[in-house]
Amino acid sequence: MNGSTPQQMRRQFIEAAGQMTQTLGAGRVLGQVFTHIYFSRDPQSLDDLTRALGISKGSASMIVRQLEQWGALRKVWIKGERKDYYEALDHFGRILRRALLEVIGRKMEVGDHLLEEADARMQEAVARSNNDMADWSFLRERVGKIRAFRGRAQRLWDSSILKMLLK
Amino acid sequence: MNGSTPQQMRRQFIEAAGQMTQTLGAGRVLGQVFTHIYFSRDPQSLDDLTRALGISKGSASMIVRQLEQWGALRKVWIKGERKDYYEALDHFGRILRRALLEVIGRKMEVGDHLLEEADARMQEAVARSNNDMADWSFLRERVGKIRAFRGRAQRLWDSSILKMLLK
DNA sequence: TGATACGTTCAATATCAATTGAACGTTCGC
DNA sequence: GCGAACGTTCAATTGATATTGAACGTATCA
Repeated sequence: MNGSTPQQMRRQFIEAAGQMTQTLGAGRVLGQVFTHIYFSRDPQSLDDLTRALGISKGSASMIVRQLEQWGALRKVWIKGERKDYYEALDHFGRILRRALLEVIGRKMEVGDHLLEEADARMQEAVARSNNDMADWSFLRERVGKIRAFRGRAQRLWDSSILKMLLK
Repeated sequence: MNGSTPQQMRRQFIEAAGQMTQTLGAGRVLGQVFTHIYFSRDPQSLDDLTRALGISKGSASMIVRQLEQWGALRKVWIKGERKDYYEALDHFGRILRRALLEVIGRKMEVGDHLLEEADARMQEAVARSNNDMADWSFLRERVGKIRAFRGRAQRLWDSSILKMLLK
């Protein structure tokens, strides 16, 4: 049977995590690297990663940096060793939070800016009271609903509940 | 200046939404189609979509079905018309919820199953009390932390707070 | 009934992002 | 100072998946 030794089970987790992050659009090696380190008792070097996962050194380097920025990995110094070693942290809530903030936060900025600008321009247009009035007011109502939703989502994101429940 | 007519502003929103869903990994036309319909006063047909957005009929058909399943669009019958027409709904919270459930929910099932299975197998192993004990207990502790987090995340997802705040 | 207008499907293709690996700069030991 | 061991970068490549469009089934109308 497969999975009947710790090593085999680790392999399965790594494989599953890789597929997960893959289909989630985060890249396969992201999940693989974190999971490998998370299920390793000793800190791991880039070399360990390339060997264990069959990935390139460049890939390992980039992914490790990203995971470190999200607070998912921590660099560990081992005396007498020139290599960098990494170990995994387990405050998943904080990690997820930072990752989401970077991945989707950045990508909403353009839209946010557009919403603000649109609002200003619509007020202008309404004040001018020229043609297109029906179109402008329709736009305005729709934009208003989006902004309201944005506001609620933002408040939820900032709320302490998330922070508490996700540890 | 651009954006000085309702039409131009709509274009901007459609463009921005397209980029957003694109970089978020949901495909460009998803955002384009929903935004186009959301900012249209009249229900739109597949033909309208292909013309307004320059996308293929097949693309329009598939995307519209997906959006409809998520509750983002509703089919509207117009008497004397053979085409299907769609209008946008604005309960964004519900839409987002369903979309996330389908997109990420499915993709976590494999991992979930693996976690359950792992737990069972580890208990087995511990009961057998054979070799690898240190490895097994390490694995067990790490898996335990993941499962605990999964539990908290699940409870948060099911909580009423999300539903209330996201309307 | 035949002809037309639709919506759907899915294999082929185009597009985009993940991954590689060679080249480079730096640090460390000798 | 020299060579080896590392980590990093980025242009080229690969791989995944979004998108197309031709073929098809079905409903509608004359």
